[in-house]
Amino acid sequence: MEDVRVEPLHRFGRALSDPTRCRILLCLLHEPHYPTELAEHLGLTKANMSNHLACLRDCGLVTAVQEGRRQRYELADAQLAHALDDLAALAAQIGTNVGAVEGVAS
Amino acid sequence: MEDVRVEPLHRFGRALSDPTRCRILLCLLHEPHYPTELAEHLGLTKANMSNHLACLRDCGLVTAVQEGRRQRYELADAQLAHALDDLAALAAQIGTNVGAVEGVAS
DNA sequence: CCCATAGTTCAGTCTTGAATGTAGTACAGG
DNA sequence: CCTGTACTACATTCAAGACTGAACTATGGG
Repeated sequence: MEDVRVEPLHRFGRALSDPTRCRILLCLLHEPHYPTELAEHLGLTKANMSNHLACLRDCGLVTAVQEGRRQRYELADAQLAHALDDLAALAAQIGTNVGAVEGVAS
Repeated sequence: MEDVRVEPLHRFGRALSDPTRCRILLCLLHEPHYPTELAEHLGLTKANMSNHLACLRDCGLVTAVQEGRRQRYELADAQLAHALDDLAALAAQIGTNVGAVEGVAS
């Protein structure tokens, strides 16, 4: 009945719909990180970070790997790094157009 | 100070963070459409559709073209169609993993 | 000019979800 | 076993935004 692509796309969108989660993803783009580390780096409480990471896990964008008593978070898929990179580039490009519509003249 | 990619990525995410907007985008993926047409097809009120389209315009993903007394909506960028297609495919693939976490054995 | 159609804007309601503080679980060291 | 550390889960608060109905603007036709 409904396009099967809606649900996955929406899941993806939910992950990116919060600037904090975007920041987290961009951090994880380069290399895995630990929650505490991320929380300090982005200036969030651990609880808040945990919620966001849970959301990202839920959306399937990141996975948690047990490592002793620590929890290493990394992107769930290798293609994801490229996809996010491309997406950010495209979004930025479109953004310039959006921002430029008004008063570029001056 | 902050990664410049956060804002564009977040803007993109906001557009995809609502299932209704995902549906709209998927409709526009193939060809341009008119608000009333879209509203009927997706079972929404015109007001609601207008709001979502405004949001998508705001995020820079679609553009409106005046056409007599009608308003034709289409994707803002040709690359967007491919990007959304790829994204949906990747998200779906990840989704299967997510859903399959339990019984991977087969 | 008057009416119908196409679409947007606005005010109000209701839902979602982001942030916070407080437990609770798990593990490592003394 | 007890304590400290790392993280998660829960409950609450609060703001953002999704939806609705009604009014408004603009255009085309009789």
